[in-house]
Amino acid sequence: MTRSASIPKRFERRVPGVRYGLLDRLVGYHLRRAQIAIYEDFEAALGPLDMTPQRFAAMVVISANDGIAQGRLGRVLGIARSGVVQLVHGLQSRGWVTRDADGDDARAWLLSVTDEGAARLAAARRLVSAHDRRISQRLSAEERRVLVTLLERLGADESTEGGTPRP
Amino acid sequence: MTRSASIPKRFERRVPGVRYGLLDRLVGYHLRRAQIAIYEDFEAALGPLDMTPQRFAAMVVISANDGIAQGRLGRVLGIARSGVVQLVHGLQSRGWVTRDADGDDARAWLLSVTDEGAARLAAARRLVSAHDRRISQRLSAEERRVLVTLLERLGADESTEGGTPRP
DNA sequence: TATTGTTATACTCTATAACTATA
DNA sequence: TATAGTTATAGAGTATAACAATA
Repeated sequence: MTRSASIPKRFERRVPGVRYGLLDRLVGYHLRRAQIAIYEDFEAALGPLDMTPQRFAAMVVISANDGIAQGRLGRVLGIARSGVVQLVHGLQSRGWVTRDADGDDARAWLLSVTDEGAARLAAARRLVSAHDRRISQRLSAEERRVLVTLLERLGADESTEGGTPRP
Repeated sequence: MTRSASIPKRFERRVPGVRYGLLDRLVGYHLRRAQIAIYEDFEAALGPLDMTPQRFAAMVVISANDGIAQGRLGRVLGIARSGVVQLVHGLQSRGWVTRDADGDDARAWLLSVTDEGAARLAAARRLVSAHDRRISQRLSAEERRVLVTLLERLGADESTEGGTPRP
């Protein structure tokens, strides 16, 4: 499928004649550039399903961990409790998940994917898998493996983290 | 510097007992995880300077391309014109950049970094460089080079892009 | 007609703080 | 006291659409 030539991508990897200075020497900025390009493709492919990266990740995790509590989901996704409320509310209002009371802990809500949510997720999985192959198509299987390994090693070490320690 | 043990990081790379399903096999999701971890460290280190990744990137580009127009800056950063207005307004209200009329094109505004902005940027550069070393400290110089090369190759090809072509 | 920038508006994502109910 | 979730509020960051001025 060829994209219509009249719809230019918003993000140009490099704008001719512009000096990028320090940005070119930062691992973090190369990561950001790649992410913008990837997000653009995800959006184009999954938008019609009303699916964002965030919602997709949540649906996969709920689906693979039936009855997971909201707090746990938030820790997995790296977002605050209040953010989970909004996110889950969005999934619920789309009819993709249900929240059921936990018999053991009356404070908690257990999340499950509905039949409709499962169908939507199945369609999304196919598109996301195709999307992921598309964005990494210029990498060999071995290079893909190396990339994932290196990405997993990124991040500040526990012992040296944070430029400014908090109180 | 050790982070206070009582302040847990919000994002855990892996939550024990949780199944990540398809997410573990997606290059895009590994990228996202790495980015969350990196953003966390950036925020901790640069927050005191009132600097976000976005503002930092803009300041570096304006500084390295004195007199760049807003539209061009937007193309470099990959954001819409209306977003540039907000971003630049924020930089201006902090006294970090000025907007001057373009003698050749009365529609355009040319951006420049003020002395105060240059000083702030110099301080930020040092912290960002340290931050970037910190997040990639578990990579050798060679691995870092490989990572950047692979990241640059990520993204959909022009000819095959987009799951759903737009009208 | 096309481009530059602005404004209005809205949605997503995220946060903190104060709150309720429960453990 | 601590935890699970909610609500209220806020601030980035991003988008689209309609607009004015200029090219």
